[in-house]
Amino acid sequence: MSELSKEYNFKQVEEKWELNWDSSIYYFDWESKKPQYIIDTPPPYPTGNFHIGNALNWCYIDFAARYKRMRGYNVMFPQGWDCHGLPTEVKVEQLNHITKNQVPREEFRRLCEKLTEKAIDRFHKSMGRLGLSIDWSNEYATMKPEYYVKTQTSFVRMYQKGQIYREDHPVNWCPRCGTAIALAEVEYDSRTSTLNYMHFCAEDGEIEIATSRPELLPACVAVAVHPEDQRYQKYIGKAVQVPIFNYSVPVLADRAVDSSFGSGFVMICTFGDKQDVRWWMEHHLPLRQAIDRGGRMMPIAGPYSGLTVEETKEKITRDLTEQGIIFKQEPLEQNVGLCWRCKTPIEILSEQQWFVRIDAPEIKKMAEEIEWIPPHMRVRLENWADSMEWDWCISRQRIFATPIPAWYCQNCHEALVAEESWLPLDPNLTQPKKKCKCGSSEFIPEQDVLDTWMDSSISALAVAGWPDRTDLRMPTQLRPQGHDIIRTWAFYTILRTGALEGIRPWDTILINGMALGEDGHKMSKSLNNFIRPEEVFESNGADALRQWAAIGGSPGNDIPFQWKEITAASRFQQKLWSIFRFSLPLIAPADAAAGQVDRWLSAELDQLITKTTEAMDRFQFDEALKAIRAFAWDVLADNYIELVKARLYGQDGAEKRAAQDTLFTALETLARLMAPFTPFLSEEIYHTLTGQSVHVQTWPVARGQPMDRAGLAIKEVASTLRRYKAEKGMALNSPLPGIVVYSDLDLETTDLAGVANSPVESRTGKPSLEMKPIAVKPQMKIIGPRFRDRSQRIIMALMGMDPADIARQKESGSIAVDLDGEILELPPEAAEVEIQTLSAGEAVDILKTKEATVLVRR
RNA sequence: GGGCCCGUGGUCUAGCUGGUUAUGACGUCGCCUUGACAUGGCGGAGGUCAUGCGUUCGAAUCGCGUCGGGCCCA
Repeated sequence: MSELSKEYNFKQVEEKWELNWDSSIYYFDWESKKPQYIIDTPPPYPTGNFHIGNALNWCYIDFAARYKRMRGYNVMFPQGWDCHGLPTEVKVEQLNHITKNQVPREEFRRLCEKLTEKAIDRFHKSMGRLGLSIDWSNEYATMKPEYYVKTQTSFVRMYQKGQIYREDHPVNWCPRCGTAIALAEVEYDSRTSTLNYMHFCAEDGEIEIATSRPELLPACVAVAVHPEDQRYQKYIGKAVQVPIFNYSVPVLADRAVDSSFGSGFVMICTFGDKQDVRWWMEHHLPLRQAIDRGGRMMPIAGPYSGLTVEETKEKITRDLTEQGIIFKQEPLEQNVGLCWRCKTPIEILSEQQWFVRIDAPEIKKMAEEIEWIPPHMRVRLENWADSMEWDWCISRQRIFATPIPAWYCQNCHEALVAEESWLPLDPNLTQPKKKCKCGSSEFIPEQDVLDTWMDSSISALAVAGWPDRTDLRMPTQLRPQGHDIIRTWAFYTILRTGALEGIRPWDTILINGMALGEDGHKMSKSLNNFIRPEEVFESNGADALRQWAAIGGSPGNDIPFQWKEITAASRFQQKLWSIFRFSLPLIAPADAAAGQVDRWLSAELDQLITKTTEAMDRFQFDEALKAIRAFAWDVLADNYIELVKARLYGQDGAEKRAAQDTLFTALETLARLMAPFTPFLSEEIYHTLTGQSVHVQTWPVARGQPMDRAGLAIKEVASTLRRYKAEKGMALNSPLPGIVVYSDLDLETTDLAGVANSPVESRTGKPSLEMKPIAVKPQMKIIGPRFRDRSQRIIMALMGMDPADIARQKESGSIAVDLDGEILELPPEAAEVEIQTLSAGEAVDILKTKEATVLVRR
């Protein structure tokens, strides 16, 4: 009757469903009356391939999306693409053997778009194969005008509100990329450099300055000491001469100077590091810019003008040493700021740039309104907010990005920011539709573009219908993302949503860990621990990979990729398939009175539903899937099915139909519970059973079946008998001469007789055997809270008493304990008594379970 | 240097609003060809829960310190 293959053919099943599924069932319904559940999916950067880390992240999202959908929410699981960025520009240059300045801006942009579209296609393929329930009706790409008009609108609105401004300000600058970068784009690496000690001439004598950057000598605007440094009191407020360049600078006192570092004298330049910027602002020092945008020395550097920073460092060090100005050198361990894209040491330059104002307290306040999973991740955001030293620089000197909709008047140099109705636009292709305040209509377009995070930090707003919909669906419900981008994406999104709409972007943020390689290190090609999702699709299938994502660890922790978890997942799928294959010809929904064992299974199923639901609500996917596996394997397969086989194979009748119905319900429910985790296998099972798709079904609800103690007792007797046979070296189906089960629960015998393949007699009461109490087990949970510091002595006393005596006292309702003359009354549950049952000369073996005593004839 | 996280049988991992036999997976050993499944069944071995001190009647779980690892930042 059954046409099912013996082995679960994951490939055939998964490819079939991927092809046949109607993806419109995942569309968000803007008109729906159901409660909304909008997910602010991270728009990935479409370059390279969809990797295991993406897979982990997207599995979490899909588990949540599918679960919420089944729970009756109107779910939006959108997919965006964060297209803009330098890596694509670099790739385009490499592939076409050009540099971006050799072709017109528009042409270069088109090449980038084409490359990005190809990458998006690759991602589509992997995501489809992974079985993600993405709502493709809500797809967006930040490089398209439909999206970047939103970015530009957000820019204009924030500018009008004074939250964006343009200013001459120190910025982190990558000389190689030729662009400003944000604080978040700076990474640090420890390097060994040289600390140079040099003489500066003062009015009365010489002072010693220690610096690791002698090439910044022409940018020196002051020197500083600690106000309490006894050595140098007399110099404070005086002037000293900068060697070679021969101009004088003041000696300042500042508590931030570390007297123990170098000579205790520090040179302040514009700008060597962030501390220089702080001093420069605090003491209102002049600006002496010595390094240009390309990392070369400017005319102010005199003889070194035109040289690179490195060349200058070398040459000036030699010159200073020859002139005896540098008199000592020592190695110095220091951390250098690098461009996170190209690892070039960054410089701090003063530039006219656009900035977004950062209101750290406001961001922290909003972060508190959001539920963080796990909660401690919020601290990372707060620490980051507290460490912001200047505003967010959003100008980038690139091409493939959202254009800044602004021009500068040729006459009065005033900036003119576009009006909202003009958008989208590229100022390089469009002229303003009005004149400058000064009356001029001659404009120079802004060539700088926006930081990519300006695009992606409005993702929550964009998917919620901003700015066009009158019914803006904010806040969204869920932001899933990795902990590595809390300081960027999460931070900026909270900032921008707050600035634009005064609201938190999401109700909940679910932080996932990184996917690690099998060796426990971050997955990377260079470490050779790199696994592509496609490898797993081929070898074990998407459902297996999804199970790994769910069960590899609890959300928030880093999850190592483990082939053994993939194997375990496949085995579970095979097990379930075997259960299904066995059941299919034997089951059917029916209305028949359930037996004890059926009721027990129903109660177990109820408990599973409750537990899984509760775990899913907390995003504890590992707990949920573990519970499902344990039920399917241990409860259903190893116990229930074994118990009811006799009925299923037997004569038609109420008993048989009850088992058929119970098994049907169990399978149907399991398929629904597993649908978020293993959408393919669940669909195959559910669809075969009912002819419908599991993915439009509701989440199971517990039916309120109380635990059937008799059924549970039967299951325990059955597994005890199984163990008994195994220990005797008997085959599990070999018959025993006779079994008598004693229990107060009046146990049914059909299933036991079937599973044991032996005659079974059920009796109430206790067998006439010797029952000997042999040990006392004090129950700490009862004793501890009640007797506190006397617990230890009570335990000792209980252990010292006769178990038989305690058993008798338990019967009478309380246990009296003698504590050195003081008599304490304990409740009967304060101690358990272990009973050994002896067969008084009879030819039987005795097996004890919690609720029954089993006599097996030998 | 700071913040956050982690350290659990051979490997990975759960538990961590304190309650005494510590979860699961993989591996390992022994037995079992039972009519869904040998990708199975039964059973076993294997852990001072990094470490020290403390709080407590009681600590894997709470506090402090130490050692080791990771992430983020300076």
